[in-house]
Amino acid sequence: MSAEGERSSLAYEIIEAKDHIRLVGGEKFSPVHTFECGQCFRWMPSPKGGYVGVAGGRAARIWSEGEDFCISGSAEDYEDFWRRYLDLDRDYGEIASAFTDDFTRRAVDYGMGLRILRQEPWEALCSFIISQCNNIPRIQKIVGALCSAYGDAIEFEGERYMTFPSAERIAMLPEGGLDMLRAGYRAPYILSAAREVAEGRVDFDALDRMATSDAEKAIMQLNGVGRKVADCFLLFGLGKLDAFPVDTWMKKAAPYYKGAFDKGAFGNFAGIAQQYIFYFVRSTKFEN
DNA sequence: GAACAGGTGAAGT
DNA sequence: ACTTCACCTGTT
Repeated sequence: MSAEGERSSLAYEIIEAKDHIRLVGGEKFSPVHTFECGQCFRWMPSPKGGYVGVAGGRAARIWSEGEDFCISGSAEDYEDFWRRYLDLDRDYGEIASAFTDDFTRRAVDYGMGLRILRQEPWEALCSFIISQCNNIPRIQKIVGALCSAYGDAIEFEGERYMTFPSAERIAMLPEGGLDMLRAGYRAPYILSAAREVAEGRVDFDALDRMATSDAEKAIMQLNGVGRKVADCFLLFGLGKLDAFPVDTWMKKAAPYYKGAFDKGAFGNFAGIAQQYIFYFVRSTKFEN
């Protein structure tokens, strides 16, 4: 394994079909666990099977077929975007083998096939500002309304989808431009964050180059962005896999970790451990 | 109606 | 450094 936790032997065999590709062999990828584990808010189950989502200004459908999985579009679309977005070059088995305590191993077994999506920085920041003290259905509703109002329409499989609006688009809104979201006290946080990004005072490329703890301090300067939202942004928006968000769900698991988490004990991929634990706690009756 | 939901920030010990 | 509370809104 290289320093990045990647290994070329993981590569999937790509079988091209008319309107999709099938990825065979390699490490398990679970659409359900990846899209339902709570890291994203815009991938929805499709009546045609699998999940449909929009990222990078394009849409896709991703579904399981036996041990394999499929992604709509061409092999070129995959190489250009989805391969990186889905984090398919990383050896999760190797990384998870370092999580040796009993509770984390149960969580890893439960979430097998989950990947940390490489979401766009602004979408992640904005989405997790909205998430604070909110429940999943309402987060999805507000994020969806934001995209419907200010995103760009794209067509996919004969249906209309909306992209996530840019920070620049939101920054130009007049006062009250977000009222229809019913986002409550989060609305001014969204507006001010959008302005900071649009006017260059928050520079995602610069944050990406910084050490995680420094980037965390920097993004926490934004109004309405505390430690938890900052850590979600770093993990899901910048791919800083050592970021370790702790929320109310994670706190439920704290008794299994001597009462408090030591993120250092999980090493450079603490964020991956976090996501397994979060998903396990949120989705199961884990206590026994 | 009260309590709560994937927090934050300010003000109080 | 730790605790408490208000903050919008929708749901139970």
